[in-house]
Amino acid sequence: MATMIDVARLAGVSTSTVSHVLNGTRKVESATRRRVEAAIEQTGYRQDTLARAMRRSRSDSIGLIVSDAGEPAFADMAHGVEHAAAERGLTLLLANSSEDAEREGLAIHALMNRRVDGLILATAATSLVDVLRSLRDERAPVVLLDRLYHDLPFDQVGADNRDSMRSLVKHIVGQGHRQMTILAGDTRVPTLEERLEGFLDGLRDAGLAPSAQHILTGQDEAEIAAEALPAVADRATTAVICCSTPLAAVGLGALEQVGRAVPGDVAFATFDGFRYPELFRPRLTTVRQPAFEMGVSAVQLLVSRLADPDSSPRTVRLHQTLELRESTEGFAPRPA
Amino acid sequence: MATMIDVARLAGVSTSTVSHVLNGTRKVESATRRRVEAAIEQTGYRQDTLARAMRRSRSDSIGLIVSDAGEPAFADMAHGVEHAAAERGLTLLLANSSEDAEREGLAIHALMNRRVDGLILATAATSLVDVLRSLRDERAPVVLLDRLYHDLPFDQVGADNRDSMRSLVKHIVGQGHRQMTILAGDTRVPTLEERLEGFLDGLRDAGLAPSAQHILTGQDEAEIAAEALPAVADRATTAVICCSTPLAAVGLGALEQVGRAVPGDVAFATFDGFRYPELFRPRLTTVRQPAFEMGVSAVQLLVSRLADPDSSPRTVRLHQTLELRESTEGFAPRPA
DNA sequence: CTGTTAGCGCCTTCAT
DNA sequence: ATGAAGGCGCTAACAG
Repeated sequence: MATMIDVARLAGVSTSTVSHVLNGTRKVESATRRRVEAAIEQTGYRQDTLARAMRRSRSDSIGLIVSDAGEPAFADMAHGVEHAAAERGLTLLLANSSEDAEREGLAIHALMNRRVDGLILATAATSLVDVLRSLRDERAPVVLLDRLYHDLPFDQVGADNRDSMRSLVKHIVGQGHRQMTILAGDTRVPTLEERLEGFLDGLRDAGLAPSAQHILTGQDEAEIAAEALPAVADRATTAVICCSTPLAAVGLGALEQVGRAVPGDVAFATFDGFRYPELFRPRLTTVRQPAFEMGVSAVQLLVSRLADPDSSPRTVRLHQTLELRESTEGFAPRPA
Repeated sequence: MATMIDVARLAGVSTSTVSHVLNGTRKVESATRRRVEAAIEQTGYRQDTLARAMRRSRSDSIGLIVSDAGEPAFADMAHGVEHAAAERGLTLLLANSSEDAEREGLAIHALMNRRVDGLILATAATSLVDVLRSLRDERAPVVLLDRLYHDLPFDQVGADNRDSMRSLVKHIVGQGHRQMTILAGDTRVPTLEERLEGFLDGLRDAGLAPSAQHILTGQDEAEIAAEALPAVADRATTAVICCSTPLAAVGLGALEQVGRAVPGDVAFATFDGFRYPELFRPRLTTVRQPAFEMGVSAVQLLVSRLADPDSSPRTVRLHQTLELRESTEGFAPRPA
């Protein structure tokens, strides 16, 4: 591997000139510049990012940690982050936490130790709060993505989960439904907790009692799947809401098993949705996160924090769109 | 940020002792070790991965580049790579090429410059051959994943695409089908080319003429979607095969549009499949890659090459399983 | 068993 | 407009 010294020698200049040519960081006569460029070409020299990062103690790279980059919503966020990062000449280091606090901690350290300039973090479900707190003390700025913690002093970007769910409930109630089953999932995940809150808001708006609804929470998906069977089999339930894509899979599976059709027997709505949603029959009413934009926004927050480390943390909530489709249409429950 | 010098000073030892305690790289008396460990604890010292990598000129990290980590097959491969890497104490840097040769080149350089010990690469569709060739000259070992180039001297791991497709065709022909439509896609992608070859093998086995089949190839998905309409509308076509998940979406969409039902009117089979396959009706016959294992295998190849840089390159083909489901069952085309 | 020392490749202040 | 030189934080000879 050629080094700057080789280039300098070949061009008959000092390494500092080479450096300045490389970085455009001070004026160098065009004749010498050309000699240097020729030498670079000839030696096949490439900057050593590591040495550069070490010397400057910044790396022009950022880290992104998500629980599962294969999940559609996260995949889109990752694309957004990549896009925005590339636009600014930042390289992206991506790590999966697999929804596991320990692996998340490892990933955080691995990236921090690699001197990323900043970190975008969609925390794992059980993210240890002290891990987050310890992050606060690091030099690298952190942006929380999707999973937001109000009480932590970070920049954050997420969706308006609570409001969206409230609108969704309004829509469903407007169709005449009075008893629903909601697969709310692991409410330690802030996103899911917000959605559940929105559901309760919606009930309140409509004057419905939470106790009359099947509200399924829990950390274990298998458990929820088990509880879902009697819940959706309950003939009083005329609508099913699922708060994430994996939960939608559980919900649809349960409906299938108990032999109730969507939307003939029950209405169905979900958050986030599937890849290739056009292939689903019936088409599913979905609250869709602006996932790509969330990723872009996270990079923006990160970059402005880099520029101004001491401004107070900002939280950005992006609007989700309620996409109404067949699965909640054309169904009128018998009046109770 | 505390440095080794701080730790050494506090423990009353030299930095080299600290280093050796940290890395277990030579014997140090347990009394001093304890002092050092206490000092580390007290200062909150953490190794600087960059400086370490620079000095050792290796980083205990590997890079993975895929075209789209959100695509189910790649997501699983990435998990496999992560898993196997973590097991060996390697950290993983992941980059997406978005199926774009230029971004792929950037990603390769970014990772190489970060001194990854090796690179696992699922090339972009249009991967520039000279980029690959230039890789050969680098110091870092490269393993090609999923998209294989026989004529390049790299370790490679992929699936037995050709044989699997051949078996699939045999199965379909065995059901009585004589005329098929195949969405083969961008045959510049080696994986897709292999699948098309396997299709032709299967035709040969069955004594069927390629000219009697609708074989749809091309780089532009929209174009294939357009061509698919008349092809699947052709009443002679009694079976549709799709060579990737995105193509399956196209194929199913086309069938929907022309109003032919699966498997009532036509049989349907795909490669790779969807997330949550249990939600599809009918259930789809699928050739499934052992994607996770492919990822694991790639890391194994990489690690053995690290250990023995001069052994000759190996190619590993993993067996795909043909998962037969309703979409190709219970259908008997009218004899021609 | 432990310390001293010379860089890894680069950027950047200080001279000139 | 260009050079010289120090040092980022760490490891690995080489000494003792």
